[in-house]
Amino acid sequence: MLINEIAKKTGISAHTIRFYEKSGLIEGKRDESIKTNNYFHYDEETIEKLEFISDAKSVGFTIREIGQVIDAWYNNKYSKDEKLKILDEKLLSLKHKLNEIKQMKKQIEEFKKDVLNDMC
Amino acid sequence: MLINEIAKKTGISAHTIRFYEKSGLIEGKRDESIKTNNYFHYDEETIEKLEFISDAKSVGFTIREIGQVIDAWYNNKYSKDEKLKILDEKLLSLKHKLNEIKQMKKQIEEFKKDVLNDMC
DNA sequence: CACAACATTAGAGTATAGTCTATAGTTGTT
DNA sequence: AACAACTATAGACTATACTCTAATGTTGTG
Repeated sequence: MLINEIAKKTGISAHTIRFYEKSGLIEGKRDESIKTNNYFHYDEETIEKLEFISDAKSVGFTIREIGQVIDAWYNNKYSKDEKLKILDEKLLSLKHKLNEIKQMKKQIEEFKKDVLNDMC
Repeated sequence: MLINEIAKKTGISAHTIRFYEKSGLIEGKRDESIKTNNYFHYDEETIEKLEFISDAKSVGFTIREIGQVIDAWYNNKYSKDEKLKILDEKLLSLKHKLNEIKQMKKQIEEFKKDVLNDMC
């Protein structure tokens, strides 16, 4: 699959996909048998990764953090223990985010009450 | 309270406080009776606002969004209906964030299972 | 009254995460 | 062969949210 095809399938622009590749989040492969060009080819796993990147960005993870999680899951850059450590860190940070959001919900609900009661 | 005092109390640097002031999130008042300087004075409400800004940034709200909420709560820039609309929008976006985070937690827990079972 | 510590403004610089442009080469269709 | 459509790379540009610097003026303490 060439870049425009994966771009269409994921809804992420080719430019951004190249940016993610430069950032080390994904990796296209070159077909050694083709010598006339050096086009990158992407597989199904890259689609999974790109979908994960979109989701992870939504929850506020940075490119660096997303890279860590991808490396912890798809690569052999880390030992088993290191992988688990990274994933546990991310789970903890998600728990914190969850609490912060619940708190913020409460606070905005309070604001709403005040508006309804003409208190501000 | 002058800028360095409120900076200490909130843990937000004077530079950043000035940036928030320029961005329209907070507003210091000048003491008209003092003509030798034009120092800004900040009150307790500004501390509240700055604490809200910190919390709101943590949950991923932008400066613009935070400004809307502050205006919806402290100011009379908007009508009652407009205020409620803004606050409801933010509540909805918080609900979305909550769901996204729960989904991400599940996914990372799956990743963890795979690592534990040497599936990757 | 010297002088450190504080205040203001304008504007420059940084980090993150894209987004776009220019240049040059490749592929597929007519 | 012509040519539109695709690909790669380097590097410029943008937006957001700070963060810092420089210049200049003010306040408070020994």
